[in-house]
Parts: sequence; structure tokens; C-alpha cells
Amino acid sequence: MLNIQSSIRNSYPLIFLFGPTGVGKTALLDTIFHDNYSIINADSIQIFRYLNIGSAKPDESMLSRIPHYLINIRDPYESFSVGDFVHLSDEALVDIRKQNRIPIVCGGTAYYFKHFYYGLPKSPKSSTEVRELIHQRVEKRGANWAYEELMRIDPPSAAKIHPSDIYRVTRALEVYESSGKPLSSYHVPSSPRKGLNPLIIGLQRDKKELHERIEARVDMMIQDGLIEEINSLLEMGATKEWPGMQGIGYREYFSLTETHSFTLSALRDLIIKNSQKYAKRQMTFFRSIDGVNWVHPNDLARIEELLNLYYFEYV
RNA sequence: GCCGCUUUAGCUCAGUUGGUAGAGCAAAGGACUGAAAAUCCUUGUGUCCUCGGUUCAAUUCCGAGAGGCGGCA
Repeated sequence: MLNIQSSIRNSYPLIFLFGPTGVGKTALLDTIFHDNYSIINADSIQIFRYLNIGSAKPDESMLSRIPHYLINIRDPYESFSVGDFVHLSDEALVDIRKQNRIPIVCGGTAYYFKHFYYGLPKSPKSSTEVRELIHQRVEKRGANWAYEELMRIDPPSAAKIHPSDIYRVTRALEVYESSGKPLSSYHVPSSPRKGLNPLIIGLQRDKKELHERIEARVDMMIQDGLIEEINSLLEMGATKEWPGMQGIGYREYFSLTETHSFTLSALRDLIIKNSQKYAKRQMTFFRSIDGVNWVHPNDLARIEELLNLYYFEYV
């Protein structure tokens, strides 16, 4: 249908496809994006092996039908970060283009898209050891110490980060600890990386519709054996500290058993609630990305039209 | 039928020694510098069940009624 190598702009087609959980990304891939497309997964939980049902990972048959990158590449106790995502995606991109196929970056992790699109800051990568060290200091010197320390070593970051945001305060301290330079000295890219020029498609449904789909999907997960999946992870030694266990569908199991309030229906309700809240957070992040073509997943005509307009520039 | 408790934000409940009220959850919006399905921020007018009484003033006290829960019959 088109010869990618003939690109007149010396850049290749690239598609971003994103949207909140349950909006229908996977189904859409299966209906229009097969044949000469390859997929780069941008979902921070589907990265992990064994987390199949809870992460709503595409099934085996789909994975064999359409080439997927960055799925099942880590064990659930291993760490993975945006940085890994960007590097591996860049490699995947080269590989896919070598095969004369069209790459689609598809998933729900907005943060991954942002850094893939804009490029990573030069700040040092996260280190579990350093983070642990910072944690110990916080334990020892009290809850207020971390933010006070941040104000001392990096006032600009302290001004931007809320004192209660332990996650970011810790990271800022971690950067200073491992590089000797404040986080604010590393600038954040403010424009997209050169040569990417993606067609950005955002999938959107109205809230009621999305919430109903999420509810139905959680019921389906339970029916498909979510509990069995969790049990087999527990047999592998899974704890709530495993990076993969922060995924919705798994974390609820731990929080409910911890408070001795685990029942199947409590689990179901909590997973639904947390998924719906997550969908909302995803949408506010996605909305902040420039140049998104928002479409309803059922509007195939509009999606075809977007693709044709986009490809027209390349042939 | 009698007795006791209860009725306040979408939900669970605080509270006002009488001067018209506030938490958690939910909801809405937002942030996002290598853990991001994470982490965090902002936003609370609601016949304080109804009617009557006392009072300058009642959601708050008194009486009656209605709903709910429990006990005794």
C-alpha cells in the first residue's frame, strides 16, 4: 500500500494510539491495525510476564497474529521504568522499520508516551539502592526532614513539588545523592524529539459508557480466572512490594487481605472503583499532550480518514 | 401494640452546652524531570425527616407524626 522508504520528509510513519483503560485499544488494533503493522506496547503492567488477566494483556492468538514488542519482557519482581521504555522502544522502532512495517505505540501509560515523544531528561536513572538509602534517612530523621533537605539542596524543585508528595521528594533527593547535582539543573525537553512526526490518535468514550465497560471487564477478568492468576503469583512468592503487584487487579488483593476484609465481591468492587479513577487520571494526562486526534473507537471511518491523510504526506 | 435507639452532603457518620454545620469515601477539575495502573494538589448551600411549641433566634430543647433498626409482646 505504501513504500515507507520513499518518504519525502526523511522520516517514517509512526502511530501513537492511546486512551484510558477499557476504552477498546486492543480490539481496535485487531480490526484495523494488522497486516503491515507492528505494535510497541506502552502499558507499564503488560510489560510483565504472568500478569495476563489482571493487566488485560492481549491473548496468545493476537500476540501471534500481530508482532508485539515490549510485552512479557520482565518478571513481576523486576524493575522497569520510563527510561527502559524509551530506550527499548527506540530499538524496536529501528527493528520494525527494517522490516518495512509500520510501528504503532499503543497503551495507556501516558507518562511513557510523554517521554517517548519529548525525549528523556538527562537526569540520572532511578536506583533502587539509592532510593532505599533515602528511605532509611527519612525513617531516621523524621517525616519533615526530606522536604527540608530538598529546600536546602534544590529550592527550585522544592517550589514545584508539594511537601506531601513523598514520591517526587524522594526522587529529587535521589538525583542529588547519585549525581551531586539538583534535579532542577536537568532541563525537561519542551518540544517533541526531531524526526518522530507521529499520527496521534486518542481513544475516547463518554464517562458512563467507559464505566460500564470497565465494570463488565472486571467481571470478565474474574470469570477468566483472575483469582487463580493471583494464587499462582503468590505461589511464586509474590508480595505487594513486587513492581508488578502495583497494578490494579493485584494491589487490591493485598490491600484487602491486609485488613482482613477480602471477599470476592469486595475485590470486584474495589478493582472497578480503582480502574475508573485511574481512567480519569489517564484522561487528564492525555489531554495535556499536544496534537491528539480524539476519536470514538467505533468511528472506524474517521480513523481510516486520519490514516489516509497522514500517509498522503509520505507517498 | 409497648419500650429503647436512630433520621445531618451521592454514601458512612461527626457536630452545634440554642446564633443555619464538617470529616472520610464518592464525584468534578488539575499536576506529572528514569517506581507513573505510582504519587500528589484543589473544590463541600445541604428543606440538618415533617409539623407544631418554647425562644429575639431551633438543625440543636419540648410535643406529635412519619421512615429505619433493635428488644418485649
